[in-house]
Amino acid sequence: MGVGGADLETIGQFPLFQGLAPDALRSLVRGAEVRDCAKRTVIFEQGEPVTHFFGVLSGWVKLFRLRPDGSEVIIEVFGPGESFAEGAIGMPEGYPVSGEMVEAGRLLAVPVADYVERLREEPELVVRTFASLAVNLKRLVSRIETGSSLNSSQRVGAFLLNFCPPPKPGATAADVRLPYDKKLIANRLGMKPETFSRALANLRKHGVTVRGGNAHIADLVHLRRHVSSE
Amino acid sequence: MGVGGADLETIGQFPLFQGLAPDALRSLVRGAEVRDCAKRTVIFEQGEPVTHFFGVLSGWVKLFRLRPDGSEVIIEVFGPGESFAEGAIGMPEGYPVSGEMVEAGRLLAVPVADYVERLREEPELVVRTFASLAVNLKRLVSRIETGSSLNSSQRVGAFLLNFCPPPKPGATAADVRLPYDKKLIANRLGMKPETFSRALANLRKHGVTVRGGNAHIADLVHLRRHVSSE
DNA sequence: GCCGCTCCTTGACGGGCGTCAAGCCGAAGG
DNA sequence: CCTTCGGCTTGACGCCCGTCAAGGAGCGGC
Repeated sequence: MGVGGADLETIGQFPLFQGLAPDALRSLVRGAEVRDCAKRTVIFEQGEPVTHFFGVLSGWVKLFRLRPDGSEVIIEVFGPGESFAEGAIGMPEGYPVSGEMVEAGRLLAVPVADYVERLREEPELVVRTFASLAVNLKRLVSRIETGSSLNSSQRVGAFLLNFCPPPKPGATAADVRLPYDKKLIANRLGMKPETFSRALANLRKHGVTVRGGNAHIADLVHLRRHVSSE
Repeated sequence: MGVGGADLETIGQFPLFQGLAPDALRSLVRGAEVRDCAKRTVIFEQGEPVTHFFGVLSGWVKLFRLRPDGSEVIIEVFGPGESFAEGAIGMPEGYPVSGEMVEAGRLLAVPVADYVERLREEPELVVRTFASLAVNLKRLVSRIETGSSLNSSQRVGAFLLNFCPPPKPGATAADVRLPYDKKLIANRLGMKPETFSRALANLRKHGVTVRGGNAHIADLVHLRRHVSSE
């Protein structure tokens, strides 16, 4: 229980908590805890009662649904600075997805019971929470759109572009570090690993080269054009 | 401006407002208005500043994204008793989708500025709003899952089952009225009209018959089995 | 260094769905 | 009653992607 000072500073940078008065922030994390999680740690399982929501201090988390046949459908993957499962506040039936670490890291776990209390007292927190929910909502919408209107190589291209650190104005090329397994990326993009591999091979025609976990985009404009239509 | 008594009663039944104190409800709708909307009325457009969110008193609304090539991707369709675009509260960049009537009806339009004020004063309303957001969030999640793991005839089957009025215990068959154009259903399910048509034809093997806008499911269990695996 | 492992890539093949095109059917209107 | 029109259905065909299977490529262990 309790949160150390170094973590506290990081937490203050979260979009969810940014601009919150220091006192508010402190009272907020009083009931929260920071967890060290190894790869493959299960965070919560689909259907479990909702006790916490989370912020990612480091590492990567996947949210997924388990199909009757045992296969997983990745709904979303979250990394440092992002929060997830705030949307589960207000789901009496439990988490709609399962959550699991895909790269070891540290999580901030915020008990929802406490949090709802804070919401009563801090209207500003309500606003921030809505904003954070909105971000995740938009990601889902965008996922639905791309998933049903782009082919595999366009989806991979869009994924790479999303991961580019905000390109310096004037920069024409970029390097992207793939943050986790290609198999996971494939699933996240709604395709099989083989298809993902072929999509990458296909993107070579558009100036994308991959070695190990590092991708190089030679021409951002070219890739963007390929992604956003034909 | 202002909301009539008959509508007020309907509005009190909304999941979003259910169980709210009558006073709270009245003050809530004070700034709201009821709009009569013809088919194809544009409710808001992608990117417009967020001024209202909505409840459906009658009729049907589609939310969709416009692709660069002019095609539409249906994100969700809402009908009587449902509310939509609450999630856009907290999106300073504007609505992430466009909204349009697909069947004429009446909408409750709630100004978000007022609403955020009410949220400050009514902690109960905060909770209810979270719950309502949670419902729409789960629909998106479920859409992503089915969209990326079921084939067309399974998706159509799932759609029909979703539309069955809660089957009386013991009932083995059911009738479903298709609430809007088949073309729209097809898009909503992420497929082309031709594929939808073929999927329906395919479902005849599983006891589903369609005449005009009415579908008959001869054996609910059989259909459910077909949907949830193979 | 050699083995075994896992992850990734590449090939061959088949099926599902999109595309193009024609035909059907019910509704509206003269 | 006949015509026209739009929405729906059905057929033919091709492509994209999933499946199955066989290699690399990197890596840790002995």
